[in-house]
Amino acid sequence: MERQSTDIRQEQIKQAVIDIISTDGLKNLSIRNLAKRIGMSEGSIFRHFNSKKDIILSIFNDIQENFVGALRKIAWSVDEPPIRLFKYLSTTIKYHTDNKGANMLLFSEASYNNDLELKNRLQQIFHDQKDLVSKIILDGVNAGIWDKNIRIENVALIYLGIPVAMNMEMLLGGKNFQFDDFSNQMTQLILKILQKQ
Amino acid sequence: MERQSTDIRQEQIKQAVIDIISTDGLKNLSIRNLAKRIGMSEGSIFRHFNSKKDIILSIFNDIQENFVGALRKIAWSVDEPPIRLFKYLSTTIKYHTDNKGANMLLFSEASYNNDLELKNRLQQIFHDQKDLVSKIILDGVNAGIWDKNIRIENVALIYLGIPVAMNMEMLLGGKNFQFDDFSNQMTQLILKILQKQ
DNA sequence: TATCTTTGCAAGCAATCACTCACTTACTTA
DNA sequence: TAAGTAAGTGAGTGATTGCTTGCAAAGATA
Repeated sequence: MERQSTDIRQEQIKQAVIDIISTDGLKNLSIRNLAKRIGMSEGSIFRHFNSKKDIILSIFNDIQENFVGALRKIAWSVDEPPIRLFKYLSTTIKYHTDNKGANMLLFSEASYNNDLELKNRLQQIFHDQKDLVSKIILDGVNAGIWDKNIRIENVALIYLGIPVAMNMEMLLGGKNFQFDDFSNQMTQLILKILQKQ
Repeated sequence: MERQSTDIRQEQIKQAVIDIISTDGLKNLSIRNLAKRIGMSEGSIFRHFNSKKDIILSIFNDIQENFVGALRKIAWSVDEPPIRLFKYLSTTIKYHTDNKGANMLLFSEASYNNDLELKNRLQQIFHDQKDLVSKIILDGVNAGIWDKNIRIENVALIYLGIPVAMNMEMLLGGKNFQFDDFSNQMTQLILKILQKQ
């Protein structure tokens, strides 16, 4: 196989991980299969990553930068809180449907190996998502739009449960969601929780 | 090791599976470790189950009978719908906190192996939970207590997301929930979604 | 051109996996 | 008591795992 820079190979390897997970399942995510899918030797994989775990960690970093980064932009934008809430949920749902639940399976990978570093990294990703949606809610409460008596952490947990439950349905049942309709309906339900009594 | 009937051994083996999962993680759930934990030989495990997969399937059956069975009783009881909703959620949350998220990890096991039979069995368990909570909601709507314009399937998905998100927090962060408080607060939020406008 | 670094490869490593097999031993039943 | 069956054992199976190693060759730098 022709020579390529580590940068390019790292991207290829990470893409192959996502491909294998979503087509063949986590069980088939071995270095051997990874090398076969890309068309390079097993030894070469370790030229570009020190270990299998490092590959997963690098993917977690991508998720943090791209996905959580996009959510952060929405949460800190100047839109009205209800608009931000809708965009936030839409972005989340679109992200998960686009990835066909593969990112959710990385949660399985982390808990499968019971690795502290992987789990901490994943926890941070979930924590950031909750934190950012909490900021939107708090802005709405402070603006006098939403009920100031609700407990924001509870609403944030309910919010987080939506994409997670959706992912489980996709993984188990192959169900596909119409993400624009679905985002709208879910936003309405969250808005109802937030409305003043 | 002294002789025991298959019935007793099967229970021991299934209990050891839950133990290993919650203490050492899925990765260490091997027949070797299973045999070691019980104090019997590897070969003996296969006297009582035909395969490792059969052990997991048997645990799924237990969950269906015990946990989902308890939920079914609540959903079909004569209590008022709001009371049933609270009992339903409480039972769910207590079940998951008692099991320390181990049952949630069986979801990881099923998706890890990408096995159709395991996934179908798990899907049925989740489907039944949604179905039963949908029944409670429908009863409340028909009784004129709750908003007849809400889409029940959406509320059911949000409901399902609560224990799932809670489990993830427990698994990743070791966070422990005060289940009676938590059940109460979550029920209030769901009730707010259901209330008439 | 000469040197040095980076990339790639094939073979092989020890460890682990689910599971089998031949055989022994305990219990039940005729 | 004799025969049949159920439960336990431990060595062994081939397959797979993540990863290493020695060496060749391509590219970059001097």
